[in-house]
Amino acid sequence: MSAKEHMDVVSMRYESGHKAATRKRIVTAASMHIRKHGVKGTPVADVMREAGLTHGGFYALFKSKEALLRAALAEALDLAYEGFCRAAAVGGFEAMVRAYLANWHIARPEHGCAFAALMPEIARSSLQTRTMVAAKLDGFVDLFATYLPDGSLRVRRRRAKAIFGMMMGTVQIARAAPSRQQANQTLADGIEAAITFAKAS
Amino acid sequence: MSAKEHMDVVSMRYESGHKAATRKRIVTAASMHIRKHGVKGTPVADVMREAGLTHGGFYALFKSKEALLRAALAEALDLAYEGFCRAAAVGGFEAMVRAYLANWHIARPEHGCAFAALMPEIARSSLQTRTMVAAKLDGFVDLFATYLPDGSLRVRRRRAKAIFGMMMGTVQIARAAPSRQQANQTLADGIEAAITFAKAS
DNA sequence: TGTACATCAGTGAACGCGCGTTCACTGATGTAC
DNA sequence: TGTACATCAGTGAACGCGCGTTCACTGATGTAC
Repeated sequence: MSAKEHMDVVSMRYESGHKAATRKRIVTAASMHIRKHGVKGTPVADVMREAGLTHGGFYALFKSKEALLRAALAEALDLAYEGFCRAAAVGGFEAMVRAYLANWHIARPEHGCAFAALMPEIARSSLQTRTMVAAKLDGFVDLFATYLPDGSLRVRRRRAKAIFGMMMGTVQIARAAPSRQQANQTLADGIEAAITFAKAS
Repeated sequence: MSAKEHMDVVSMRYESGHKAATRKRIVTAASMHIRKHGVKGTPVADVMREAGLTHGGFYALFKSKEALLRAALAEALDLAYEGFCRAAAVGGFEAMVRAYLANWHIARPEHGCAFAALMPEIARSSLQTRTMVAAKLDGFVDLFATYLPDGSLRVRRRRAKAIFGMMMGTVQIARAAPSRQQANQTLADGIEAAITFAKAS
């Protein structure tokens, strides 16, 4: 046992993994905050308060605000992907569409898709961030493509990307609607269009 | 002639409309800045500098930054609508699609569609702003619906909204792509999908 | 067992800077006579 | 014509606050003996 390992084990004053757990709590708070208020609308102090801490401790856990935001974006995208997988497992393509173009998704962006909440801000961010995001988006598209009828995988992926773009855009439009009723109509039209488009071509 | 009108005419030291022209220059600079950097990424001082002025004079022309941003958003949306109309006049539906899902649109957001650049931020803004935006969006959708084949106006408007949502989403996705090549592929797929979807259903 | 000491996650005050907003001033353009 | 004065678009310094980041400190938890 090296001197360092000895220290790690013997003089650990908190359960192992405590620091990692705190870090994760902060990342989760940030991932919700950016989806609700945007990346530019997310101060470190707000996130720390929502994680039950004060802002002073932040830099003991993260190199910078940037680092937190990258981790938060990645977590948000992973959660959205898992949600899609669950919906797909239960009811296939149509269930994914209905889960995405749903009222709760409009009303609670902090629990929703980070693409729908943040894509224009992502487009303005660093190549590093955009590369990470592109990989996650490919995951979404591949999942979608699995459920499209006929055509090569290549062709299905292209159609899947367009349909996902429509769903994302439709969620944004519904969120911007000045009334609940108009938002719901927009969602309903989007569901119908997505299902039609999936069969077409 | 009232005393006020007398003043207006006699003691005017600058050509009439000078103030309105300066105001418009600022609004135009702001409309480009918000599309390029986002509403939250737009400081008053930057806009004034880009309009060839210093920031001190701002509040002689605008009640608040908010007021400028609303005017800038409205101008940006009007310009985008005019662009659509021009494309439609020249080449109908397909020309609109190709003009929107074009490389210049990805590369120069400051001259592009404010919906594609700002929809998530719009969704987070006041009811007043969202009501104004909804009216402009209806204009877009009506124009689109004109060019869709068969179906009642009502049905065509619904499809038009979904297709516009797809185009907007696709522009955002293309802008976020980590390489020019991937962006172009996304655009090409979007064009094909939009044209296919317009014929379908 | 009890007392002194070590560790370290988290605290809260402080620093510096950006930015929205205000305001006293300038200087270019005109009028008064 | 020239000289004094008025107007007002635009200037630039300043104020106050929010926010990213730093840092000396606290206090809870453990060890040493």
